[in-house]
Amino acid sequence: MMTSADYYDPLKLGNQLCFPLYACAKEIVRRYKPYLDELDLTYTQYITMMVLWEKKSLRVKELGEILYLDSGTLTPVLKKLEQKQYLTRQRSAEDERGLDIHITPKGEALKSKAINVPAGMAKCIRLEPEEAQTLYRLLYKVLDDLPPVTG
Amino acid sequence: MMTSADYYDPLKLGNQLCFPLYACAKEIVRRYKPYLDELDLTYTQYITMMVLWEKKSLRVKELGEILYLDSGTLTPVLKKLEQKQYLTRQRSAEDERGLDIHITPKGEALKSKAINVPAGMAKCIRLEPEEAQTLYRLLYKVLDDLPPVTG
DNA sequence: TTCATTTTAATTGTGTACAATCTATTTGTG
DNA sequence: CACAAATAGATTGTACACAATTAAAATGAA
Repeated sequence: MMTSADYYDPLKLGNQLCFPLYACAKEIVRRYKPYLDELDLTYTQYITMMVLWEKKSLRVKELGEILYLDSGTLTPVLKKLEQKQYLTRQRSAEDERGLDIHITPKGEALKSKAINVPAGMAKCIRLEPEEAQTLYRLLYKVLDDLPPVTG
Repeated sequence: MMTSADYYDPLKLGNQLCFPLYACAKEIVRRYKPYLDELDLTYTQYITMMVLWEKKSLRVKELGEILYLDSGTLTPVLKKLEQKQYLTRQRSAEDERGLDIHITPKGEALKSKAINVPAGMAKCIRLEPEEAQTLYRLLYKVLDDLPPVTG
């Protein structure tokens, strides 16, 4: 028997866009683990280091805007990376509210060990180059057009 | 100055496919919160209920395969939903290892309250219908072709 | 200048998410 | 049958992720 609700039910997992997004992100991040284990980094620590490899130095606030993370998440991650001596944390001189994150030489050196991670991971996403390109473009379109959190 | 590393650096956040996937999933789920707060459900509880609205009854193992979650995550979620009386948990009669999850009438009734969630959320993903269609297809392609976790 | 407002991180509490381990049960092989 | 191997959930420990709150510092309007 088929009721009208079965015909097109928006509350079916298979009819949602959010679920494959959620599952896909989670499963891809999970497949990073063996590569990141070699560097003794978690995924969150890894993307933090990627920003630092590029920027060398920035405030927690700016890092949070780039990674879509708040201080509640970043503070412990940054303390961990400070312990590993990949970065330094110090209050900004011109604005004592801000905290300056600075990459260290040891943090810079880590990049050469991470150089093979992206290629290893790329094999997990089995798409044609133009499909990957399209996926990339659509994800950034969604991300860039996101409405504010409440309202 | 532009060094060869800047030309195409795979270790730049902007050159990775995983990061927008991760950020996008996270931000979309975050925007579910106001809608799910009205139902007093978390996102994980919500997708669990979606499976139950469709299947009525299944084992924890099968639920985990559908949601890409293991018992470490599901056990506390299912206990919470049991507390709320949306489902029952009982050992399978024919195989005492298995745990049968069953939706309750109260769980069924919740569906009518959730009916407006997907439409509210759809407004968060600002894509043309055919773009959303493409994104959906590509995400499932990645998900279906995922290599095993180790190896 | 003064004091309310805003901004920036840190802290607290809840809820995933997952690897590793443990326990009970079932299955498969001799 | 007997026992090793496999299976299903639960438990443990670590690490996010985020809302809400707190505390310190900077800003701005009267």
